Amino acid sequence: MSRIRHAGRPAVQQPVVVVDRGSPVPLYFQLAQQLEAAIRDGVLAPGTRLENEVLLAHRCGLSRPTVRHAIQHLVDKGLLVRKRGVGTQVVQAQVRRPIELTSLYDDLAAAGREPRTEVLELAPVRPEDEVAAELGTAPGSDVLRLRRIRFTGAEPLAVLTNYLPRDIAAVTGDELRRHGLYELLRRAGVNLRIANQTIGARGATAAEARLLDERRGAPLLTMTRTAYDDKGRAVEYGTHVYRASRYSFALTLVER
Amino acid sequence: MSRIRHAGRPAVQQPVVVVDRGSPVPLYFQLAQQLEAAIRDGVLAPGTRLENEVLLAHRCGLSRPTVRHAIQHLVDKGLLVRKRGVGTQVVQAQVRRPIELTSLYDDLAAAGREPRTEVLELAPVRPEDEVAAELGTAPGSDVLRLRRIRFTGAEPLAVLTNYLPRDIAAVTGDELRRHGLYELLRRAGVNLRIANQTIGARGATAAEARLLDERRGAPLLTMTRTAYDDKGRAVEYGTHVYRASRYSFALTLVER
DNA sequence: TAGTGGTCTAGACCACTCG
DNA sequence: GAGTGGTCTAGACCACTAT
Repeated sequence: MSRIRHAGRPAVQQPVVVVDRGSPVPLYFQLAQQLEAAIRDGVLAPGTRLENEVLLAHRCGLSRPTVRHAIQHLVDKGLLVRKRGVGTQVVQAQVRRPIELTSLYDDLAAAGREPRTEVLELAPVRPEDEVAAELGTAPGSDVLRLRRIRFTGAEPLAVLTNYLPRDIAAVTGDELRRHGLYELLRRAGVNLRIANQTIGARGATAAEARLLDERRGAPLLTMTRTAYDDKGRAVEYGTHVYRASRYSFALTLVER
Repeated sequence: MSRIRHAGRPAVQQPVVVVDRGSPVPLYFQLAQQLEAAIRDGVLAPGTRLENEVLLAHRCGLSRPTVRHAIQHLVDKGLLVRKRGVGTQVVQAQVRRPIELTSLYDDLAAAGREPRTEVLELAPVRPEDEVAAELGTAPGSDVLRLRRIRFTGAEPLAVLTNYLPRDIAAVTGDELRRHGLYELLRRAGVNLRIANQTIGARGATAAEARLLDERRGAPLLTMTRTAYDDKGRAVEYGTHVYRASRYSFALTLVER
């Protein structure tokens, strides 16, 4: 006797999972990594239904809470979808990497687009009121202002203006040419945790047009960001303008 | 004898928490709601340190995993920051509501900005290849095209173009004038789960300029989105263009 | 060294979905 | 009614941080 396969009920797939209890990597994370790899490699095709949590736990030699932790991790990432009374499925959608707390430099480098940086300014200045308010610096105190142009190959891509409290980190022009700002902050022991961003658009000013090889009034994508570290201090405020013809933001939203 | 307050070590605050075990609301969620309310009301000021998890669990009459679940929920929302060996603090940053799987209509209504909708088109069409590919519809089959202008008060704000598979939902022009598309989909039993978005900018075409009361070439903010339901089906594809002078996207990033 | 969050277990009962 | 995920408990041990 063969079992009837119900229509519309996707097949249950059982990828091989092996956890290493001697590893310093948490068990839930090992499981999540292996499931994610199976999904990205197509072993678990979109729409595939996973085993239920109890069975999966037993087969992996893990407790159910640990398995749930792993699955929740992938649900948060947008790779799996759970429904009570139904089961867990691999999503159909191709998931993009969400906007993260990485700098443009890191993003470009990761995409293999050879970022290059030209430093226009690196000097302490008396901040405008808006900047001082965002950074929460004492009245009358200076902040570090940083203006850069970011290129990919020979093409200018963006003008980046950033402000840092002076006690956060000492950065040099040479370092800025070779690394992203966020990487330099991390090396200086700054743990970024939260950032508020606003994304908008406007026409290029004459100065921006000159720097970006565009016409005055050309549409630019703007991003303004204030970033905070793990102690809640504001550690960076910046305004970036991107050539709309060369750049856009991609993100994946997951309903919680 | 008074205790020494260590410099840089924020005070520990203990808000009153009462959970109702008879409520259908999960205990972890009740706790999270009360902590969130205390934070938003200023009872728990930015930078305040929470009690440790074991004490908080004991004081609330809950187990530690349940308390952890509540705290993790608020960490994910960007309201709290945890650090091993240190503790849990209220973030300094003012947290914005992130971009969610809500429609522009819902967003404007929530902000009290009186959205109004004009329906330009609501008809089945043979989709372009790109649209058919995003929606995964069968070759040769029609999809519903939907074009609307969204106003706040008397000001045009955005032109919205959306495509729906024809079997997803039956929407009428009258419903579209009074509700957001996503609300109508939810009412039709569609559970939105994941969306891929791209945000960019470009200059207005002549037709867009006329509809939006802007000049040709004026900077517009663009958002293209494909949304998927809880079964992984693509249920909506849309391109929205916003007047950059009147609209921007605000979001909060949380490092995981 | 003391205190914190991070991980993990082995159960239990409940709510929801579907045939 | 059978199967699924959602919630919850009462512990345990570990890794990291600060002093």
